[in-house]
Parts: sequence; C-alpha cells; structure tokens
Amino acid sequence: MADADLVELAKRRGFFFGSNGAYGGTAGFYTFGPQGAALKRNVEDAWRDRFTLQEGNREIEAPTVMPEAVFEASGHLDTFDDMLVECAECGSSHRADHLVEAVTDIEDAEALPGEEVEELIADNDIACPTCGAELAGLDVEDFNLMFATDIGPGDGQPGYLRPETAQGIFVEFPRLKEYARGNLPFGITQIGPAYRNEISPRGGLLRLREFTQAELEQFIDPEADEPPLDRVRDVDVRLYPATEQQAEDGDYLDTTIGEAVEEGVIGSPWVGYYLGVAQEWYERIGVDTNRFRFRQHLAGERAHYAADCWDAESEVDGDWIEIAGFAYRGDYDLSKHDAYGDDSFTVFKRYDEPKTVERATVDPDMSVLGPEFGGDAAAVAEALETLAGRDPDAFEGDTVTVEVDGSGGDDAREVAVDAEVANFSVETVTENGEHITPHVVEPSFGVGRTVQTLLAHAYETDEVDGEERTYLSLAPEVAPRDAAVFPLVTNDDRLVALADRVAADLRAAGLAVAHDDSGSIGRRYRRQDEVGTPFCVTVDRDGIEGDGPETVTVRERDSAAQIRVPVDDLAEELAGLRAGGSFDDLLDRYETVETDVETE
RNA sequence: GCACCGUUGGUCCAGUGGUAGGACAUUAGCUUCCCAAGCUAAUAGCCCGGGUUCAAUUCCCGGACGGUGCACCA
Repeated sequence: MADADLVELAKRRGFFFGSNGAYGGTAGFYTFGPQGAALKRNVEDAWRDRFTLQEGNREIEAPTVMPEAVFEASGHLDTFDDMLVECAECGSSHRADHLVEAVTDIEDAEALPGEEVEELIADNDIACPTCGAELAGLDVEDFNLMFATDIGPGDGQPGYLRPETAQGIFVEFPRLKEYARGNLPFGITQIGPAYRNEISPRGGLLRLREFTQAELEQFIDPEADEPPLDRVRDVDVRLYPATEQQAEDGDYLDTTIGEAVEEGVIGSPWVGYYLGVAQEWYERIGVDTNRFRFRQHLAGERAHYAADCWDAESEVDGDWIEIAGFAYRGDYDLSKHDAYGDDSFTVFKRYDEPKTVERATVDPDMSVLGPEFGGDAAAVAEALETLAGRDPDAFEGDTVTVEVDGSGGDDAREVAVDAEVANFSVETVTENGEHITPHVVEPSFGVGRTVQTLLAHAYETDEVDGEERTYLSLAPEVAPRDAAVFPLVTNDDRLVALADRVAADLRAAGLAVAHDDSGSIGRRYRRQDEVGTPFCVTVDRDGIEGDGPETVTVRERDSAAQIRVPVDDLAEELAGLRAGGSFDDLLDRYETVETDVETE
C-alpha cells in the first residue's frame, strides 16, 4: 500500500483532510469528512461498547480547558516543558537539558531553571552537536507542549487545553468514587479531544495538535483487586518485550496473555488483562493482526507517571506507530492531586474484621500550655502528639521533653512539660478500615491513529472482470455506511420507486444507508467499494416480476458475490451482518445470483 | 525549529513573462438488466503577501501548507 494513494483516497472520498485550507491550512489539524467522521464515530462506539459497557464501567465528559493548578499537580507543567537552545551558527535546535546531562553528572537537568542551564552550558563549553559551534551565551527557551489560554476576561486565570483526557477523570475522583459508592475496583472512561502544541506535526493523522483519545482509568486496590484474567487467558498476542528490543537478535514473543502474565513478561496482571481485551477488540474492528504487536517501553522512554508501560503498535506504510498505551500509573496521579488539591483522593477500605488497636494519644491542657509558651503553644502540643505516636514510654516520667522550633526565627529548643499537662493516655480504639490511595491502570487509545490503521490495513486492490479496483475491506461494524441501495437501471420507474422505498425502510430500521442512481451499476459499486461499504443492495426486474415476494440482490464487497434476498428480510439480515454475522451463512440460506463476475 | 524539494479544476498531472490544457471524477440528457462502457453538453483551477516588469500562474524575496532527512515528541 502506498501511503500517497491512501491520502489521495481519503481526500477525494471524504475521510480526512488538512483543516482550514481556504486560509492556507493549519499544520497539525485535520477535519474528518463525512466518511471519516462516520468511521471514527463507529470506532468510538465499538470502543465504548467494549471498554465501557462490557466492562461495567462508567463514561464521563470533562471540560477540555483546565486551570493551571491541575497541571502543576499532574506534572505536565514541568515535564511537558522542553528547554530548547538554538545554535546561532547552523540554526539547529537541541534539548538544552539533554546536552547538559550528557557532559555533567546531572541526571534531571529538566528540573533546573533555564538560567542555570544556560550557565552550565557556558561553564562546560558545550558545543552544538550538529556543527560544533559554541553554545555559550545563547538563550535557553522554554517550549511547553500545552496550549495556554486565559480563563475569564482580562488577565484571567491561566489555563491549558488538556494534553490528555485522563486529568479530567483524576481531578473529579473525589466525586466519582461517590458514584461508585466507595467500592474498588471501578473504571471511568472518557472519549474526547486532547491537545498538544507539537513542535513539528507530521504524517497525516499520526501526530496532530488536536486529537481524540479514548481512555479508561481503572481504579484498583493494589493489595486486593485482581483482574478477571480468565476471560483473556487464552488470547494470542505478539509481544515485543524490552529485553528483546535491546538484544542483538531480538525477536517477537508469540504467546498467550495467561502465559505472559504467569512468566512475568507482563509485570502487572491488570495491564495483561487489558492487553488481552485490546487484542480482541482490535481484531474485532479489523486491525490486521500480522501488522500489530504490543511493545514494552524501555526504561528511558516511560512517561513521568508510568511504572510499567506497553504500547499497542500497528504497522502503517512500513512504520510502526503507537495506537494505544497501557500504563500502570500506580498512585502517582491521585497522590499528587491529594497533595495539591483540596479534596481527599482516597477511598475508605473496610477491614474484613474491625481491628482493635491501642493508640497512644495526648490531650494537652492548652489552658496551661498557652500562658506558658505563648505563640509556641500549638507547636508544643503538636510535638507532644508526634512523640506519643513514636515513643509512648517518654510519658512515663514526671515531665516530658520535646523539641520545638521557636517562633520568631529562634533556634530549636527543648522544652519540658508536666506529664500531667500532656494528658497522655493509651486508648483502645476500633478501626473499621483505612484510607488508601487507589492505583490506576490506564489503557489509553488514540482514536485517529486507530482510524488511520484501519484504513491502511483495509486498503486493497484487486481485479474485477479484468478492471483494477480499489476497495476498503472495513469491518461492517465500523464501515461508514452499512449498505448502499441502487435501482439496477433508471429507465424503469418501478425499480427506482422500490429502491427509494427499500432505502427508506432500511434507514427506518436504524441502518446507515447510501442511495445512488447515477451512472452505470458498475460505477456505483466501485464508489461504494472505495469507501468500504460492505453490502450493496440492487433492485432489479427479476426481483419484482413473477408471483413470489419482492426480492433484491445483495452484493458482498470483497468477493463481489451476490445473493437474492426478500425485501422483507433485508433489514434484519443486514443488521445481523453489521453485528458480526457471516455472509457465508447467507450464501447457504439464499439463492446465489450468477453474475459472471470474477475477482482475483 | 533547521535543511532540501514541492504547491496548477474535486483528484492526479502537463505547461507558459501576455491569466491555461489533459486524464479521471462530478452534474444534466440520451443509452443501459449486474461491476469505473458509449455519445452529447456543462461546472470547475494557477497557495498567500511583497518585489521586478507595460504585463507575474511563470522570475526574485518572505510566509503558509505538504513531503523527506535531522531534531523533538507520543
């Protein structure tokens, strides 16, 4: 498949094209045309069915603009911020932090302020890797991959377009856990746009500035929850583990999900489970499994939040592209929002049996501490409390000594407090459970890249009756149209009228149907072939003459084989085919139409 | 961001210092009982800005967009 051919077809037939052409175009933005939008929506519906409905998860829809504080917490403000230095000699741009890391012991230069990196470049005489010119004295510029905006009028409140849909789920966790009635595990999904101000958008739909993600955040109790691995234990997968990627003669590991998890190739059973679910889903929507693999991230390429990560990759035009990521994010996101935000990002985990524990507490008599220590009284009380938890024996004497930082910048000092004033006691309390921070498993899908993959994998050419033909072998579930309806010829009003009626009936039955009576029948078949319409319904005279019920012919796209089906059965049969039914079954049940057409 | 190359009807291309031509597609009509058939007609284009010139789609400069490589990034 030549990529240029697919791009040409995509433009000509209305799958996708660069946006804003009338104004010169805008790099990184694509508009889905009528066919592409339908295909994309069907992919989203199939994803929703599998990852939301079949898993018993819940879908939400969060805003695309979020305030700066969210991204301070999530880490995107720092880690999506690249430090670039542009060589004055040759004009090439380089990651300033990477240059510094290469020649110093500093491991995380990204965290340093820009001025400091500039100094380090000068102090270490760092030269341009491209041309060798000195880089000292040049500005280090921040380039943040997030789109910035203002919320509200004037200077407003700084905000950003979300770089991933996930944060919209994480920030609402305190409420979402209520909807799950506090029970782990539960999963929240979201399908929607995300934005990254890419330095250099490339490759059609592959790297866009606005793109659609379908994400599932699976919240689990890492101690207790296990995935229903049996459901996908026997699913065959092609894995490309990190060890194989780094080996000289590294090879794929063809195995099953069950084995891969048992042998520890896939570290997390949860990640393994979703790899299995994804494998089945990709097959269902028409990804060519011979051009598909799961690749483990190398240690160095993992995102800032990911503990272990696998990508789903498809081969498109000779390149492997990432179409989904499966990350074990641990408690990174919820902990950060718990620390930065106001609400509690934990769930209460009830013990099987309430626990009775002895807890050392103090109840300091503030009417004594207040007059005695003035402004330091609160600090003294807090120190007593800490000490009680750490060393209850300290309260056995007449006085207790604790260390407090003096107010007004005084040095730390030791103070003695009457044990009686501290009011130390050991209480017996019943604990029914504890607050835990759930861990997150995140399958995150790129919808546009999936669409691109489906088109690339479905693009076929063959010969029909000696004429070359291009067609898209899209799965009926995702094809933009379910069927097309034609009168075989237009010089017979009966055929035209019945075709109109059949099309209307099929639409009323919920099918997406094209109607076309322009040009020869062969031309109309080819039009539908090119947009991947799986079935063409043709009304001919044989179907309306004679005594029996009205019939029409149904042509299957890939084989061009035809059967004759009663009009009354048509909607039901087409719906069955869309739901995954096999055309071969219909070939058995209905009369085959001889067409003399040969495909090869 | 850098370098090189490119940008002409819907699509793919040809061409020119005096504003353009083909193929396919599309539309209408004729024809037509199963795979891009035929006939007739019609619609439709020089990426944007500036410069040189009597005149620029063509030459020059800049920009936008696209492709490739580098860099960067999911």
